[in-house]
Amino acid sequence: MNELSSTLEDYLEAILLLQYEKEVARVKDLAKIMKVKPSSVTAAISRLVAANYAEHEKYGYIRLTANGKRIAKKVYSKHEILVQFLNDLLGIDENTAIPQACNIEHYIGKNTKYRLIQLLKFFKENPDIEKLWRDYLVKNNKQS
Amino acid sequence: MNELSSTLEDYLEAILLLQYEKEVARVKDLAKIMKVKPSSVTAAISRLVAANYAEHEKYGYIRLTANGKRIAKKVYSKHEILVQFLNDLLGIDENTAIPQACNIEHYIGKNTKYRLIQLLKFFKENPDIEKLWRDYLVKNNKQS
DNA sequence: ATTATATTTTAGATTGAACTAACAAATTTT
DNA sequence: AAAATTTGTTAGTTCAATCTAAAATATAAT
Repeated sequence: MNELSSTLEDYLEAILLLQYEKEVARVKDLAKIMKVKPSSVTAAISRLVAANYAEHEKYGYIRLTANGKRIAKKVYSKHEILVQFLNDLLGIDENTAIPQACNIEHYIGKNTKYRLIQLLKFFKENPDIEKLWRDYLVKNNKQS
Repeated sequence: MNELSSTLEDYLEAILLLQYEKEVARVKDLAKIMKVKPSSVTAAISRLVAANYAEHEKYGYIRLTANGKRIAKKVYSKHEILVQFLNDLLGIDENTAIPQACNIEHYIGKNTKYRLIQLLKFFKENPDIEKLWRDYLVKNNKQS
């Protein structure tokens, strides 16, 4: 049904976030978020439109289709749990964790995501264990 | 210094493994491992040679340079710890874990790798906790 | 309502990574 | 050693994803 490149998944995600903020996305905003030139956005969006993940009125707004939104949410939820995992559990600082999550999010399966959630919950529900882990991490900490 | 595409990193890794097995890699073997046509291998290798990661005698053997080997080992070590993490700790079956690791390995940082190792060690050194975690995982298991 | 500015699109170029088809070299078989 | 087979390379194509420069449209300012 799909097989969307990770680049296009990133665009979907960015549109989703813009849609949350301001109901609608524009080429300019996407260019900024994606760190590409506006002409690259136009090209990418037209691919999304062709595959029915987005709608685009010329010179105007960009919106996700239901299908696009569904995918965007999936990817974004992976993003979020990866950031939590890297940041909260492994203690990787956000500036490092976020870009890594942005890449990895395209490659973990549903089950992996689910089990990462379990792992986070496991520590949350066992604060004593979490403390042990945190101390363990600090004790052997070589920074990098 | 570098900035190697994840595709080229995959080639380096494949060459490394072949080199371990049989001292030397060939186009045919790489094509098989990478699941591409031989002509694609030739093209990829020539990029690696141009960037000084590999050596290639025409119609003959392919070897990594010291530099290539260094990178290949780095990537492969990430691969290994990711498989361990996914498989041993999250309980994702190997057939699922390996392809995911193959993708993710290109995107985790040194520090993330290090902390994943710590996490695995933490569980190994605390078998009681590991058991708790394993039970927790089983208890809430919905397969997928 | 003109003019100026900002935004978007189009056209054309480049690069990485794959493909097919045709050719060349190496190896194996007879 | 000649023929057949396997392996590797070259040439040319395709596609995604970027870019620059130029043209088109929208929006804002005077």
